[in-house]
Amino acid sequence: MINTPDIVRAETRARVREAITALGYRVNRAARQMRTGRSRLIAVRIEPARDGINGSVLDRFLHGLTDAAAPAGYRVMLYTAADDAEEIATYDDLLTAHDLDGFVLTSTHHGDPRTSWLAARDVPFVTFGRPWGAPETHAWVDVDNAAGTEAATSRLLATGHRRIGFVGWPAGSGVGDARREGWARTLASSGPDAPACLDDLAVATVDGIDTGAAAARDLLTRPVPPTALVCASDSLALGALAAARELGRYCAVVGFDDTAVAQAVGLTSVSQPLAAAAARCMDLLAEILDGGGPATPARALLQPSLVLRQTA
Amino acid sequence: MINTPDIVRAETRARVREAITALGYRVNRAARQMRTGRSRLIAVRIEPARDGINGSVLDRFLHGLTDAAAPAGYRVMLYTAADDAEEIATYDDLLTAHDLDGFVLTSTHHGDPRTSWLAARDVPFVTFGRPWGAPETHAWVDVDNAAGTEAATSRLLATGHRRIGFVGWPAGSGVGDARREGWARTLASSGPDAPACLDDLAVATVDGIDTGAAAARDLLTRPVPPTALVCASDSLALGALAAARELGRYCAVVGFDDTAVAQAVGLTSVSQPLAAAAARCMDLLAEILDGGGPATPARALLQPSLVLRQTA
DNA sequence: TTGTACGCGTTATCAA
DNA sequence: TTGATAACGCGTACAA
Repeated sequence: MINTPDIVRAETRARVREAITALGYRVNRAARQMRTGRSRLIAVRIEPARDGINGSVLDRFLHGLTDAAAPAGYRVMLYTAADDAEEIATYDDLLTAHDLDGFVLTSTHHGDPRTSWLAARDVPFVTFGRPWGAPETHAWVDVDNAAGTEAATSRLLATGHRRIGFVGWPAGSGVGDARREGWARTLASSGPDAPACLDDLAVATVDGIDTGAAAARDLLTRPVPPTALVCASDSLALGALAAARELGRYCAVVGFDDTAVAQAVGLTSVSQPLAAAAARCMDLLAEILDGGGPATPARALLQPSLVLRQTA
Repeated sequence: MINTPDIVRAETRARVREAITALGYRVNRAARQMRTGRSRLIAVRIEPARDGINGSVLDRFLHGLTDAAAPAGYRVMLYTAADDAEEIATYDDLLTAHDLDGFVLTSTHHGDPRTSWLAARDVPFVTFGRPWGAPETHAWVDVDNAAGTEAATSRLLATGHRRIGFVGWPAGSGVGDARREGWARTLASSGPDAPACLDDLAVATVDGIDTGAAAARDLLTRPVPPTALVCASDSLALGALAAARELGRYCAVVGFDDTAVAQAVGLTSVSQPLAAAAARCMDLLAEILDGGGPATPARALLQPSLVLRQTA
C-alpha cells in the first residue's frame, strides 16, 4: 500500500494515511534494504586535498552531487582510497556489506581498472570524466576541456595576440591532452599569422606554482617569446604570472578551473560547470537505478566558460 | 560467535572461520542494523562553497573526518541544509529512516538550536566548535582562535611593529570575537608602547575581499595609521593587501585559515589543525558510541600555528 | 479489494 | 559449549 497506493480503495487509503500520521510511522530503511537489496545510497570518493589550489575542484563537484542526490531520494556516502586497487577493494566492501546502489567515479584515466571492475559485476555507475581509450560501455559526464582552452585562445587572438604559448602537463593524461588540443587547433587555424611550429610555444611540466613559473620562464626567455600564455591549471597560471613579473615582462595569462585563487588574484580562467556536471551524473545514475536505464549508455559533454578578469 | 569469538571452543572457532572464507561470507549490515538498531554511519553536513576562499576550511575538515572514520569502523554520510531548522528536520529523517549512529556538527554558534534538539533526544554527537554560551553538556573540539591571533600579533610585535590594527567581523560570532580577543589582549599587554585605545585600531566588516579592502583603507587613512594588520580571515587579509598596495603603502598583513590563496600569494596566515580536529571529533564520537562514553562530556582545544610567508 | 503469512540475515535468548 | 528459535520491519505472493 505504501509503495502502490492505487491498489486499495480510497477510503482505506485515507484510513492508513491517518494511522501513519497518528502513530508517527516512518519506513525503516534497513528493513526495506534487507528485503529489496537496495539501499538508496550512492558512494563517491573524497580525495586528500592535494595541491590546495586544484583540490577545490572535486570538492565543488561533491557539493553539487550531494545537492542533487537528495531530491532524487538518494544519499551520498563518502570513502577514501589511496590508489585504484584500494578503491576496488572498497567497492567490494561497500557493495557486499552496505548494499550500495551505485557509484560516481571521478578522475578517470587511461586504462582505469575501476570501470572494468564495476562493469564486469554489473554495478551501476557513472563517471565524471569520459572513458579514456576504453570502449564506451558506461554512462559518463565530462566537460569539454578542449573547448575551454579554445575559448581562452580565441579570446587572446581577439585581443591581438599572435604568439600564444601553452603551459601544460606531460602528455598522456587525457584531460591535459584535451586542454592542449584546444589551444593547438585554435592557434593552428588562426589564419596567415599562425605560428609555423606549435612545439616552440608549448612546454609541459607537472602541476604546481613553482613548476609553472619555471616552465613559463623557459618560454618567455626564448628568442621569440610568446606574448600570452594559456595554462592547463590555475596553479601553473599563477606560476606563469610570477615568472612574467619577475622578468619584468607583460604577458597575458589564462588559467583553468576558476579556483578561489583565480578569483583572488584576478586571473582570467576557464570555469567548469561543476554543479551542473554533478547534477547530470546524478540524473544519469538515477535513470539507471530507477528507470532501468537506456540500452545504450548515456553521456553528456558540458561546455565550460571563460571568466574574464585582469590577466587577459 | 562472530561478535564474541571467545564463547566457543577453539576448534569450533577454527571450523567457522574456515567456512567463512570457503563460502566468502560477509556480514550483511542491513540485517545487523535491523536487529541492533545501529548503522555504523555518522552524518556530517556539507555546505555550499561560500566565499570560495574560506569554503575550503570545512572541506579539509571533511577530508580528515572521512579518513578518521574508516579505521574506527564508521562511514560518513553527507547531507545539506539551508538553515538550522532544515538541518533539524534532516536529523529526524536520518535518525528514523537510516538509524544514524551519530552526528558531527560544524559551525556552532550562539543559541544553536541543533545541539539542544540532539541533546534532548539523547542522540550522540560531537561539535567542531565549542558550545557558545550554552552549557557544556556535550563533547566538543575546537581550535584556540584567540591563541592564533595572539601568535600573529606577537610575531608582528617581535618584528618591530607597535601600531598593529585588526580587521575583523561584526561582534557576536564567537569565532570572530575570539580572534579579536587574541589580538586585543596581546596588544594591550605589549608594554609601555601599547596603544591607549584599541578601538582606534580595529574595524569590523562582513567577510570578503572587497569589504576587507574597504576596511583596511579606512584604517590606513586615519591620522595615525597602523603599520601592520591582523585579519580574521584570508579573504579580509587579501583585501587588506590590495588596499595597502593601492595606497602605495607598505603594511604587514596576517590572515587566518591558511587557505590555498594564502599559499598562492605568499600571505602569512594562522593555520588550523583541521585534520587533527576531525580525527579528535571522530575519537570522541567513537568513545560515546562504542565505549559508552565518560560521564562528563569530553572536550579538546587544539592549538593553531602561524605559517610565516612574505607578508609578515 | 483486503488480509495473512513467509522470508530476507542478523543477534539474543533459552534449552540441551 | 552448542544448537535451535524468535524477532527486528519490510515487500510480496497468495488466499479470502
